[in-house]
Amino acid sequence: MTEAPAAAARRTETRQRLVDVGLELFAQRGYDEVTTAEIAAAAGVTQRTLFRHFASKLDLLFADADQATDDFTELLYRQPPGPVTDAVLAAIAEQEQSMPLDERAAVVARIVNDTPSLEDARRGYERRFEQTLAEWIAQRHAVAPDNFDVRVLAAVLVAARRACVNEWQRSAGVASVVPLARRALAAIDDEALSFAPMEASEH
Amino acid sequence: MTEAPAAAARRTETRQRLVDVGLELFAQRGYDEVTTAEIAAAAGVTQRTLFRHFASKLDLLFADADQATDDFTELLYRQPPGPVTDAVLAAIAEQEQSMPLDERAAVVARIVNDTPSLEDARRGYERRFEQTLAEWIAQRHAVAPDNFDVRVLAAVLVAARRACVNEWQRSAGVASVVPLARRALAAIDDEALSFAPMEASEH
DNA sequence: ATAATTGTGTCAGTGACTGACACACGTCAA
DNA sequence: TTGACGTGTGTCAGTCACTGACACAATTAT
Repeated sequence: MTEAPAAAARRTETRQRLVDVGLELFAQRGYDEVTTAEIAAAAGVTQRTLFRHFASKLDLLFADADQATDDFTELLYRQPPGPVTDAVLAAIAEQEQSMPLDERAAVVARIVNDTPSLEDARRGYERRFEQTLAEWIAQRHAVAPDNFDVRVLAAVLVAARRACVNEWQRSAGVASVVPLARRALAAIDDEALSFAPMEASEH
Repeated sequence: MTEAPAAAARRTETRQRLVDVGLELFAQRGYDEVTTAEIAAAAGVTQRTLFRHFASKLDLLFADADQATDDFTELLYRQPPGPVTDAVLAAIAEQEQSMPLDERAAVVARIVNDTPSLEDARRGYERRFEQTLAEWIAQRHAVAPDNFDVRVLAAVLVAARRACVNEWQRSAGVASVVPLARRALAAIDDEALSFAPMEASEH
C-alpha cells in the first residue's frame, strides 16, 4: 500500500492544513462566504488539490466529525453485552477520555448551526450515523438490520445525540458531554413509558 | 395579490409544463443526467425562467410532493380530537380519496430511490415534514413544540411514512396506501410496549 | 391614452466540481 | 548510477447549478 512514506506524509500534511485553514475561514466569515479556491490558496495548494483530498466542500467541513464518528463506532463494537443505552454512554465516556471535545468540534457545530443551507447536510450526516447505529444494534440483538424496532431506536439515539450537541454547544462552560448524554438517554428510557399515556391522554 | 389573472394563468401553465417535462426527463435518463437547461428548453422557456419558478433543481423534483404535503397538513389540522395515529390515518384516507396516488408520485419516489446523491435531499424534505408534524402534535396536545415526546413521535411518524412509501412503491400493484399506513401505525403503537422489553431482553 | 405591473428573454457572471495532461520527486530494481 | 515506476501536485479547459441586471412585451389599472 504505502510504498512511498514520504509521499504519504506530505499528503497527510496537506490534508490537515486544508482542514485547519478551512475551519478557520468558515468560523471567521461563514461557510457560504468562503470559496474552495480561497481555502486552497490559504493552504498553499491549488483548488484541484483540495478536491483530490475531499470529494466536496462539505466533506472538508465534516472531515473531523467523520473521523470522530468512525472512532466512536469502533468503541461501540468493543462494548460488553448489556443495554444499548449503557453501551452508548460507556463509548461516549471512553471517547471523551481519549480525545476530549475541543474547540474544533464546537467550531464545526457552530458553523452548522449558523448556516441554514447546511441543515440538509447535517441530516445527511445523521443519516449515515443512524445507519451505522442500526447495524450495530442489529448485530448486538442478533436481529435483521431493517427491523422496525431497531430503526426506531437508532433514530431516537440520533435525535438524542443532536439534542446533546446543541446543549453542549449552548452551554459553552460544560467541559464534558457525559452528563448531558446520561440525561438524554434517561429521557429515552422514560420515553418507552410515556409514549402510550401521551396518546391516551387525548381520550 | 393577483391583479393580472391572465399573467397568473400563464405563470401557472409554465410552471406545470416545467414539472411535467422535468419529471419525464428525470424518469427517462436519471436525475443527475438531466440539466436544468435541457428541462427549460424542452418546456419552451429559458433556464432563467426555470429558476424564477423553482429555487433549485431539487425544488422542481419535489414540487408535487411539497404540494401534497401542504394539503396533507391542512387535513391534519381539520381532524377531530383523538389519538394522533387515528388522525393521521384519517387524513391519509381523506387525501387519497380527493387526490389518489398517481403514477407521478411513484415516478418521483423511484427517481429518489434510484439516485444516491438524492438521499440527503430526501432527509431534508423529511426534516421539514417532521417539523410540520411536531407543530401539529404540539398544538393538538397543547404542549411546547420542542417537547421531547413530541419530537420523538414526529420522528417516528416520518420514519413510518418512509416505510410506507417504500412499500407502496415496491408493490406496484397496491392501489391504496391506507392499509400500509394502518399496519405501520399499528407497529408504532406496539412500539411503545416493545421498547422497554427489547432493552431488558439483553439483561 | 398612459403608467404600472408582471412574466419572460438575454447576457454576463460566480462558484463547485471534473477530466486530461504534464511535471517533480521520492522509491526501487538492474 | 541509471532508469523505470508510483504518487502528489500544478495547469488548463470545461460543465453545470444558480444569480444579478437590464430590457421587452403583454396585460391591467388609472
